Amino acid sequence: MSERSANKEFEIKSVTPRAKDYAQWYNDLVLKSGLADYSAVRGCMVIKPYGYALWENIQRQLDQMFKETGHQNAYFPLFVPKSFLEKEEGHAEGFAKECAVVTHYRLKNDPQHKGKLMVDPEAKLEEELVVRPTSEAVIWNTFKSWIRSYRDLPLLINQWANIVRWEMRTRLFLRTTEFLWQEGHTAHATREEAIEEARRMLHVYADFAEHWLALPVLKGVKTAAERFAGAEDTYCIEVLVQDGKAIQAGTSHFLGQNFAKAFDVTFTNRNNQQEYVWATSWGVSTRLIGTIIMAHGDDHGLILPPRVAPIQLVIIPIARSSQQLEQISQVAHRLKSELTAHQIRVRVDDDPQQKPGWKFTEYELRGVPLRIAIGPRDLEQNTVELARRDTLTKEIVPMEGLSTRIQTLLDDIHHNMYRRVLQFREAHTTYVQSYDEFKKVLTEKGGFIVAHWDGTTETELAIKEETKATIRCIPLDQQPVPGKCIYSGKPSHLQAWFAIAY
RNA sequence: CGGGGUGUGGCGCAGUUGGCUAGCGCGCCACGUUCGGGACGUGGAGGCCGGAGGUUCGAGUCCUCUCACCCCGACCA
Repeated sequence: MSERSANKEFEIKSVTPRAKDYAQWYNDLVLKSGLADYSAVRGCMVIKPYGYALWENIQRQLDQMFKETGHQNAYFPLFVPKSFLEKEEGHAEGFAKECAVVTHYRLKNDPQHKGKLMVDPEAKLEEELVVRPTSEAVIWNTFKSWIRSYRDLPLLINQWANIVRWEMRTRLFLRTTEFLWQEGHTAHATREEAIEEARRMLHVYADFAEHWLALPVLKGVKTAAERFAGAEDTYCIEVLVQDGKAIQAGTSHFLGQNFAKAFDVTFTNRNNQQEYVWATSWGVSTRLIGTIIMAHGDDHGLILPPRVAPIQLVIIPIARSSQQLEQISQVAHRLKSELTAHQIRVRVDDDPQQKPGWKFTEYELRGVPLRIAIGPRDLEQNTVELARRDTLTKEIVPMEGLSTRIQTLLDDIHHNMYRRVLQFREAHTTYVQSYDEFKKVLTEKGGFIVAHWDGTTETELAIKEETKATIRCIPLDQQPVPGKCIYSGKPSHLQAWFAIAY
């Protein structure tokens, strides 16, 4: 290879390898695959059509699952009066530091600088409005007027919305100042029913992650230190990604009666007595996209889970002449209609401007699960070249029966991706008996570290302080095992799952 | 908020101790040849060098101030 083409190769295939710089690899994938871009506003991103199509697929399926579990969509205001946010103490304290605040409602021409605008000091709001960092406050203020009797319960509401949290440090999809999410808010007559709801939705998230995103998740409950501000219990799904860090991909909270009390939401029970209602809230966000990228991607680019991939199959014609291209394109489009009829999302890329090789690399970068190439040889033999993104393998297959083969293959890819992430997690989950071992595994291997913990926040924070690792959760299905806390040596029956977290 | 970077056509960069008309690669436009793993030729278009002020005969380059973004850490989904 000449020096020139070697340089060219370096420039074009410029996804930074994971081993070299994982953070840069992640950014390269987001930007170069066309999922999203930085915006003119610090910490805020532009979700590009390809990324938004992915989000829409996630949204569509989750929305269906929420409806199947009896929830209805509604929409609440972006602005939260400051006094509402103050009502639940823990909640207020937890979110205070990261709120954007609206203080004025008007601009005017700046008399000092022609053509410039300034905040009109006469248009100051009586009460500041907080841009929602989450909607418990507005929603519970509303629920107060919706709930009178036990007959109004359970109240099962979801909203799809954007929210703003003024984080110090942001990362595309993983932590942006503004992000898109869904937040479920429910009210129940009994404690048991609310807990059941919080757990049910956690399982909905876990099922969704596994069956649609090919992500094995760890389901568990958060410790007091990691709990949502205002919750009695926070459940979570955690995913271990390729750099050995854990990422919280979804949460579900049992809120007890905290919000009912703060907003005075009571109902008349069957015995004609007034009671406070019991609450839950639960959410997943565009962070799921970041999780998909980090869990599945490789040094060639994204690998999108087939069931949510905006394009499941790309067809690339290969032709020597424009007549031939036309001929092959016809075959490609005919194949596309056939596959589309089977609910497969197909794109034919017959753009004559780009050569096939360019397209191959491009769709690999964009993580399209399957690729078909059709060339003159295929035309003669009635075959296609079928390549899969997850394994980077390809084979020549007959045109006959392609739709069945592809449906099967998309399922195979899904399962293979799931298995890979699960195997990675299993290979990076270490049970330790001592704090020395804990520290050694953390620095040398990473991943989940399972260890006995005495259940105190002091121990948890001390470990965090010394190692940066936090307790991601106590798994829900864990059997109590007697042991000793690795840090304090006190008796412990709990094994906590630790990791460095995103 | 601390530490480190970077700002020069759409993208990635070069531009020396100040000096002529600011370059290169990719991309873009036109035409032609190509097409089974990021093709090539020819001809084009595209820049108040992040901003303001200063030094100078002369500033992308030197000085002062400023703004923005990125990365690393502290806070967090």
